[in-house]
Amino acid sequence: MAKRRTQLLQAAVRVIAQDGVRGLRVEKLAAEAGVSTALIYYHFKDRAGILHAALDHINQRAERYTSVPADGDSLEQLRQMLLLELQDTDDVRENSIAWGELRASAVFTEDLREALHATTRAWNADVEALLRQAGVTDAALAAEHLTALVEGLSERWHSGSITLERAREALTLAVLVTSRGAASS
Amino acid sequence: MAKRRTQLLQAAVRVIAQDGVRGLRVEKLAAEAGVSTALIYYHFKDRAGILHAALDHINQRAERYTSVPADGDSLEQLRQMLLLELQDTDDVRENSIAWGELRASAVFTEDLREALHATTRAWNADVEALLRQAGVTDAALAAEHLTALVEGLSERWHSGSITLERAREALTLAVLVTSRGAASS
DNA sequence: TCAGGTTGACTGAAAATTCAGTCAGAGTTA
DNA sequence: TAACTCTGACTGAATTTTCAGTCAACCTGA
Repeated sequence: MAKRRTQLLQAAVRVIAQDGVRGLRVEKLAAEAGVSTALIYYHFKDRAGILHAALDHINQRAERYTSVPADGDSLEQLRQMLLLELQDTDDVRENSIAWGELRASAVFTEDLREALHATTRAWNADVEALLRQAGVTDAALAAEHLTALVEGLSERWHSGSITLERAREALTLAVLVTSRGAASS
Repeated sequence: MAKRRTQLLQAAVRVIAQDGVRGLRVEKLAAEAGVSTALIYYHFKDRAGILHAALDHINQRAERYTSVPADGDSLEQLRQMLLLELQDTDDVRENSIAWGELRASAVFTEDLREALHATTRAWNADVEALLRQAGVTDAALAAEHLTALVEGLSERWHSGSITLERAREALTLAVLVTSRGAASS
């Protein structure tokens, strides 16, 4: 059984994925975790403290999805790795929405940025490595392109401006085209 | 002197760019516009009405700098059109942040989606037309790719994960590579 | 004088935060 | 080992704060 604090953070991520950062209500979080509101304040200083801890937690969780079995074709590996972010399972959707919220919150909250930036950089580095392995020139820029695209497509998916299938197609095409175009420069 | 309603909408965009859609407080909007809160309700039905009107206003403003003089090279035209979204001027920054907020809010708020979709669709269509003109096959998908990328890069810019210059480079490369790659399919 | 604009003061509801305790278990000591 | 006390985890019920939204009265120009 996870420590209570961890349970609360997990519940917080669930609530954030459902109502957003601004929509997080302490009472709802308490209900989600099956505890009293007062307990929340026993474990966290205040609502802002919950949010901060929860966003850190999201940031940490985000790193997990990145791993894909290495095989010969590094482009195919890259494609699969990125497509993992565009799946309609509870886990991925929850995480992806929460990540979008983290990104959006960082626009207004200075003190979230550093952690976010670190995670983003790590993700970029992973993608860059695969691109370089595939012989793409300017792999760093192409990596930034692809990861930013995943974020953009995810947000559109969650806001209903694009279907999941179409987002996946767009991403697939992007991987193809990015590597092909950049390799021939 | 602009009409009061317009002043209020401009103030709303400023506040949204500073605190986000979900952080918009009627009282703060009133202060920003230098009027009483009661006046807000004279001009708008309720908070949702303000938001809705502000969205329309943002959409209109966006169209102003979406248009670029047509010249022979449709790809160059496309590049310039998209780069207009990545500029560090008050107008563009405000608008871009507000747009990101609307996108993020629409994840949780059903009733913002329709207008958002319409604008997104129109934008996609513009980009698609230029791509088709440049001989790109599957222009629709490529358009979705590029516009989603602009949104992703913008959000990263505003959250400080990428510099404006780098975002512009990534976008330029993307336009180049997308057209080249897709045209040769 | 009257209609469109405007305001200060207010309300009610929703949320955050605090408070005064309960309870179970872990030491401690005689 | 029985009686004790101490503490961390936890709760129900206030209390306080924050907001959207209302209203009656006041301006001001036509």
